[in-house]
Amino acid sequence: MPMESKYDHKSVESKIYKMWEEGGYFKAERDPAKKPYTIILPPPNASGKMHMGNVLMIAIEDILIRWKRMQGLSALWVPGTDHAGFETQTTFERELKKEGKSRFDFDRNTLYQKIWDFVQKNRYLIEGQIRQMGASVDWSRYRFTLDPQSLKIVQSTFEKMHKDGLIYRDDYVVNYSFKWGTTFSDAEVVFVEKIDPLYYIKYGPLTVATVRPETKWGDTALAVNPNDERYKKYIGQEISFTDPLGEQKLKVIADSYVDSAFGTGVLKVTPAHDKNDYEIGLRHGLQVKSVMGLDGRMNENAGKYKGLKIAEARKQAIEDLTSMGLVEKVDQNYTHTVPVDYRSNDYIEMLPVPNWFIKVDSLKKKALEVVENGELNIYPKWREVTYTRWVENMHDWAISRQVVWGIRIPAWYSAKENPTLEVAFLDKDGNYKFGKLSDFDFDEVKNGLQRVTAAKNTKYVISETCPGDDYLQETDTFDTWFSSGQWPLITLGYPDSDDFKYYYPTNVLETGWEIVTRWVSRMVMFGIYATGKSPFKDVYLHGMVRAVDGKKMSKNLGNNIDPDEYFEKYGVDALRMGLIFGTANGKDFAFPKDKVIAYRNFANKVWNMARFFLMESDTYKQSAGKELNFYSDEQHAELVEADKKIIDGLNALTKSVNENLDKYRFADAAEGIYHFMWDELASRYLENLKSREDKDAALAVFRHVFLNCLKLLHPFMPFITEEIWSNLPKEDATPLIVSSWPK
RNA sequence: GGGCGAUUAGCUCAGCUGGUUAGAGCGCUUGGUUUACAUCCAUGAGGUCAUAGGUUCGAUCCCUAUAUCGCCCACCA
Repeated sequence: MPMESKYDHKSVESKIYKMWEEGGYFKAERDPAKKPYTIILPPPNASGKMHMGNVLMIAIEDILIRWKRMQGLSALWVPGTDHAGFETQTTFERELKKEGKSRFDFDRNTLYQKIWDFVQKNRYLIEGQIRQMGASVDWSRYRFTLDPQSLKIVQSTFEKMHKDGLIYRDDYVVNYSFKWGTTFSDAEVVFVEKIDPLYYIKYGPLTVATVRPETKWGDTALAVNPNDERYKKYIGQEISFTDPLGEQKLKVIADSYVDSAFGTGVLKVTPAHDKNDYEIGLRHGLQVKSVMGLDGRMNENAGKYKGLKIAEARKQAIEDLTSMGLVEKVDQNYTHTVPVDYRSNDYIEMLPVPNWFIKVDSLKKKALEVVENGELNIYPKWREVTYTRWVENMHDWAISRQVVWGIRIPAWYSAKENPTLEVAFLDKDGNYKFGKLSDFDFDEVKNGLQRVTAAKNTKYVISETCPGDDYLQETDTFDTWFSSGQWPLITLGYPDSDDFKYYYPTNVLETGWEIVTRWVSRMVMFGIYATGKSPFKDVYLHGMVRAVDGKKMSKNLGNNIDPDEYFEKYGVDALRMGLIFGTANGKDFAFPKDKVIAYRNFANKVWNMARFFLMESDTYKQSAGKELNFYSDEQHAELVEADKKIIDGLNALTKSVNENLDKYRFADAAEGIYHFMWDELASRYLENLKSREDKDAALAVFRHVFLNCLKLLHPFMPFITEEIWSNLPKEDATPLIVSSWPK
C-alpha cells in the first residue's frame, strides 16, 4: 500500500488493532521456559467513560507489556472493569429521577436487576475505548467484579476471614433517616443552614454550648483543647454533676479537634450521634452510647425520656434542665448547618448502625513489613510515606455498605430466632413500609424486601446459599474496595488455577497515587492474607493529569478534557506520548497539549522517513538492477565514520531505553528516542545520505537503524510503528508487536 | 486544621548521586518554492533557577525561614 505524504491516524488505528486482536498477539501463553511478566489493569468503572487519567494509565502499562513481550517474556495484561458500587448506583438513581422514580420504589432484587441491565447497556463504551487506545490486553481473560467467579472468590475470602476470627459486627456511626428508615451515604446528605437555639448547659464546674441537649445522655466525655489555659486543670479529671436523670460523671479529655474559640471551648463528646465525636471517641477509646433507636425514639439510655420522639425529648429536656437551673443562657439566633437527605430535606441523624468490620491489626503489620523489607517497592520513592503513614494509622475497616449495587454479604438471619429484625419493604400493593419483622407477614417482607437491619448481637449464619425457609439475607453489600482489593486474586483465578500458579505475584501495579491508600493497601493486605506474598513486586504511581489551567479537572469548573477529542484530532499515539511526558517525576501535571502536538508532528516525521527510504531504495533498485542488501553486524568494521556513529548511537539508545524503562522513567526513554530519530537519524544521517556515493551501504545501514528504532518506539507509539513496519521490506516477517526487542 | 508537593525561558515542564557555556516542546525572530516531511528546513532571541540566610572549594540541587500556589484528608459541637 503506497504511503501518503501525511500520516493519517484515522485510517490506520482500527485496522491495526483488529490485526493484532485477530492474530491473537495479546493472548499470553503459559510457558515454563519463559519468565512471566504480569500486570493487572486497574479496573475502570464498567459503566463509565475514559478520562485522561485512564489514558495515561493504559499508555504506561501498554509500554511495559509491549516491551516485555518483545523481550520474549510471557507478558500478560489482564483487563477488567469494576462495578463501582456506590458511584454507579448514584448514576442510576439520577436516571430514575428523570422518570420521577427513586430507589424506594423498587424492592432490592428488582433494583439490582435494573442496575445490572443499565451497566450491561453501557459497558461497551469503556471497553471500546480501551481497544481504541491500542491496549494490548488479553481479552480472553477479561473479568468483571460481579462475574460469578469474582463473587465466589470474594465470598470465600470473607468466609475464611470469618473463620479466622477477623470479622466482627459492631455499630458504626452512619447517616440515618427516620423518615425513610434507612441510611444515606455522605454524598446523599446535603447541608442546609438553619437557625436554632444554642443552649449553654452546666456540667458541674464546666459549661457546654449545644443545640442537641437531648443527646447529653449519650455523652461519654467532655473535651477541651490541650492548649486552652482555662481548662488545663480539668484535663484527665472526672467531674461530677447532677442533671434530670440524677448523678452523672464524665471524664475531661484533651483533643486538638476542639476549637477554644467556639462556645465555651468545652465540647460534649457524643460518639454515637456525631461523626467527629465518633472519631474523637476512637482516639480516646470512648464508649459509643446511643440514646435513640432505629425507630426514631429515645431508648433506655435516655431514662425517663425513653419512648419520646427526638423533638419531644429535646423540648422536655430543656424544660427540665431550666427548672433545675442548669441552663446558663440561650443564644436564640445561632446559625448552623444541619444535614438533611437530598430527597425530602428531612433530618438526617448520626446513628450507630450495625455494620461488618475487619480486624486489621495483623493484616496491616504484614502490609508494612513487605515495604520495609523490600519485597514491595513503591515508585516514586517519596510516595512511600503516603502508604506507610496511612497503613500505620488504619482503624478496623467497616466493609459493609448500605448500597444495593454490589456483592451482597453472605450472612443470613433466621426470622424465627430474630423477630425484632428491623426491615423495610414494599408490601404486596407496592407501598413502602418499615418496622419490626414480627409485625408483618414474613413472605410479604421477603418478596418485597428492601433492607434488613440486624442489631449487632443478632445471630447469623454465613452461607453462600439460603440456609432455610425462614431466613432473610443481609442486605448490606461489601465496600467496593473489599472486592477490588482482591482484584489480583480474582483476575488470576486464585487459589488453584494454572494462571494463578504461573503469573502470581504480578510484577507491577501501576495506578494513580490518589488511591494508594484506599486500594493499593487493601490489595497488599488481601494478597498477603491469602497467599503469604505481596500481590506485586513494584508499585508505580503516576501523577494526576490536571486541566490546562493547572486545576483538577471537574465538571463544576468546566475544565474537563475529553480524550476522544485528542484521539480524533492528533491520534492515539500522539496523545499517549504527550501524556508520558508528564511522568518524569511522578508529580501531578497540567495537561501537556503542546507535547501532544509535538508528538503528532513526530509521528509524521517518522512516517516520512519511511517514505524517503522507500523512494531511495526504489531509485537504487532501478539504477543498480538489484534489491538492497540487508545490513549485518559483520560489516561494522568496514563502515565509514558516519555509519559507525549512527549504529553506535542506536546501541547506546537501546541501552538507555532499557535502563530508563527499568526505572519507570518513561519520559526520559521517550525523549531519547525522539531526539535520536529526529536529530541524529533524520537531520544528520539522512541529509548526509543524500550526497553519499555508496548508496547501497548507506541505505542498508539506515534501514537497520530505522527498523530498530521502530522497535524501540513501538511500545510508546504502537499504531504508527506497526503500520510503517508492514510497509517496509525486512528479513523479519512477523508483525512488529511480536518482533524481538533490539539487543 | 493535618499531610504531601511545587515555585527553572512568554507557556507547559525536564534537570535522576552538588561539579563545564542550565535543557526540551510549544510560542516568538529572521531566512527558505532543494520532489521524504511547511505536521518541514535553517537561524536567532529569551533564564538573578520565588525571596532571604546557611552548609560547602563549589548550590537549580542539601539545610532553615518567609511568601505564593496546587492536591489529599478533616471541617466545626
